Amino acid sequence: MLDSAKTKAPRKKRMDPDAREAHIVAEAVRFFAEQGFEGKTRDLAKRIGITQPLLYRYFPSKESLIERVYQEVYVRRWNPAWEGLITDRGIPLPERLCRFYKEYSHAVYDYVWVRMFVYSGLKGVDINDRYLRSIKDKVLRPVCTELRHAHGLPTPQDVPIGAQELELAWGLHGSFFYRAIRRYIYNLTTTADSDLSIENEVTVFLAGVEAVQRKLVEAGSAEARAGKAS
Amino acid sequence: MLDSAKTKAPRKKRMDPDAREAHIVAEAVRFFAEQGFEGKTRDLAKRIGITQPLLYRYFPSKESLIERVYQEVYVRRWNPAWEGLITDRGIPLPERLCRFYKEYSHAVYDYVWVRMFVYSGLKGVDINDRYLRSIKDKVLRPVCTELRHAHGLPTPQDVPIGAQELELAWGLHGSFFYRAIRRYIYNLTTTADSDLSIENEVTVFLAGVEAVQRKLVEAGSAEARAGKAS
DNA sequence: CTCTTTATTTATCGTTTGATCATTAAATAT
DNA sequence: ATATTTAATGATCAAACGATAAATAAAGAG
Repeated sequence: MLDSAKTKAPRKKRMDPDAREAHIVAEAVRFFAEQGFEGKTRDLAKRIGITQPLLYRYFPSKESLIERVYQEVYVRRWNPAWEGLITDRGIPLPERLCRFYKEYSHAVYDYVWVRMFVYSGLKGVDINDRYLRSIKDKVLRPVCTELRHAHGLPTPQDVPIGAQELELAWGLHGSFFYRAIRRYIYNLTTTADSDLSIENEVTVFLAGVEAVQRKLVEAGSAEARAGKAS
Repeated sequence: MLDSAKTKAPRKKRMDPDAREAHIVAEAVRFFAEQGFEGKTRDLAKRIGITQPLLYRYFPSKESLIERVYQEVYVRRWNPAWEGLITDRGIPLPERLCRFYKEYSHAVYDYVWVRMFVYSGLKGVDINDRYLRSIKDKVLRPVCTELRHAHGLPTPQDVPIGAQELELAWGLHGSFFYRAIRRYIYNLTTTADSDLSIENEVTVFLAGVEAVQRKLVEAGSAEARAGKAS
């Protein structure tokens, strides 16, 4: 035998602990996004190129590593400027919506982000609840409000935003996010130019939403009057 | 001690094998929809109210049970009549789309179906590929074709359906299916009246899609002519 | 009742998996 | 060089898991 058969074992390289930890986290993020949180620590270690017990020098348990992965993925994924963008009436509404969803797509059309979000949704982790609540409050409700303004309809203070009206905004959001699901969950090839798709979807939405919103708001308005009268 | 402490062990009841098997499958369907396919056979057995080895009398392996669960969920979930519905020009297009998505929602707005579909998407099972391909061929492309006809645009034979044009139909489909995801994956409370939401979404879509489709088809048409000329 | 059949359980095997501990060797200081 | 520190490994444990085999008891036949 050549002595390569004996020298085969790769000599261990010592890494700076901070760098090693960062390396572990970075690989763990991708690993759990692929395999789900049931992924085995041995497989993860093999992929990183270290032995499995070394993971436990840096993280006391698999659970704590997963916790860290969560933070890595979800912290700093929301740009507070977006909230101001949607309500900035100095910019035409179509452009506001296009710009928001294009910029938002840069943060969200991402293999790791989408898969982790869906995985944790299936497992019932509370992260999704909180995140979607803020989508509703910081995006969808403002969108409804801005549509009201653009269509000369009463403000939400006068006529509250109803479930069906909010559902319209969820519809736009769904056509946007479902593209990410097709790409990263179903592994389908989607449009190369997602910016153009967003433009088209926003255009279709804005061209068609006025009549339906007017109908819903007027129904809601009548309901409010009846409520006040009684 | 009361002898209930000793009689506690529930005396075993013999079931008709066919009934038992059906019972196992029925519970397994819900179990794996909740827990994912990594759910433990012992937990499943406890839930059914039998011992774990009994599962192996009815199914040679966990994998074969999962295979059976797949069939149970996906077989007979597609109504071939829907294909004819979308292309039936004797019915106004808005009604066709509304009726299709309402009837389709009866099959698809279902806890087990949605979660299994997403779980197997994440795991990369081929079922999703096949299913979505048939959605594309039997729903989305026909929808594009019918829109062409309604808008007086050339047929797909003359100007093929481009990626962005198909994406419009995916947009409608996404706003439809994303509601199911919110409900069963994210566990959010969605609209009680999904039929009305579908009507609204179809209305918005149809009112807004014409201009965008015309733009896309005319661009595609020019491209086709250039291709023929060269 | 007795005998046969077989649905169901109890006990257990072989692996896998998260986690622990003692050992080894690379980097740094003296 | 020598000693000290500690990153990294190898060996291994205990529990969990899929699966098997033998033991038990419910149902039907004669």
